[in-house]
Amino acid sequence: MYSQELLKGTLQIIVLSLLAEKDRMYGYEITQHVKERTEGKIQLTEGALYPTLHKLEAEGLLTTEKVSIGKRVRKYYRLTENGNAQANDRVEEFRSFSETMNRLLNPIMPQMQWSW
Amino acid sequence: MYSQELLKGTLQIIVLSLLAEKDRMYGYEITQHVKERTEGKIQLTEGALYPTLHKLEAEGLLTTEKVSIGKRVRKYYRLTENGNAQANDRVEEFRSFSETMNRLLNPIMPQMQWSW
DNA sequence: TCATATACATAAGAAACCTATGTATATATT
DNA sequence: AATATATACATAGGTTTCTTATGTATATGA
Repeated sequence: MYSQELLKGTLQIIVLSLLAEKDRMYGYEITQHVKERTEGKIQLTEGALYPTLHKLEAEGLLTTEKVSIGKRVRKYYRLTENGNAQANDRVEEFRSFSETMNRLLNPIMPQMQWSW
Repeated sequence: MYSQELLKGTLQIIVLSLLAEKDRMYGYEITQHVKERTEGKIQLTEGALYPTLHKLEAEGLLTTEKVSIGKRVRKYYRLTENGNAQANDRVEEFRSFSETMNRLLNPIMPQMQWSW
């Protein structure tokens, strides 16, 4: 697990990015997905995730649809058009930021590169 | 300039990393250094930097020495032994974190690699 | 039956930041 | 000589974003 400070500011990006990839997801699914894909290195807390989802919805980046699973109601989130645009922008910003940081943190080292 | 949220949690790392590289630095020097080396993409605010320096000193990661420049007093910061160890750990942690994030944000893309 | 997993939500508090403000000296420009 | 800008420190008030704790409820596995 990474120190919590590093996570700050990345939660919205993670949500937007996952939804850009997978048509629709619900909150709990997002936490599990992130946990699995990062081998437990990043674990979202519900206390942080749900308010974030509500906020992104309020900002018009996400829409919701409720689906009944037995007696339980699951709340699916989906990107709006605006949300999709934001997803791309934010992911790109994070990439640029992490490159800049890595250069700053050790200029002696070779630069990070994408091996396309 | 990157959105402020991204910067959160990276300020301490930046300070520790720069001091691991350059024997001693003073606050204002750090702001200028970061600005130049990131081409203005990261600009530390004094309201964030000075309290952070004080905190790191209080935690025993930094020591200070005051140097008179004319009538002005400049406050130089230097890593303690503990501070040096922390610097390495935190920089490594950030590298690992940014790699994990970049993988998470787009698993279709090739992995980021260091070209040693 | 009892623990764990699934699934949502909110409230209280902490941490880290930004903006604004204050003080003071040094240098460059007009 | 006056004024603006750069250098150099510092703190207070407010905001954002997170963690921890708590609450509710259904489903499943041992």
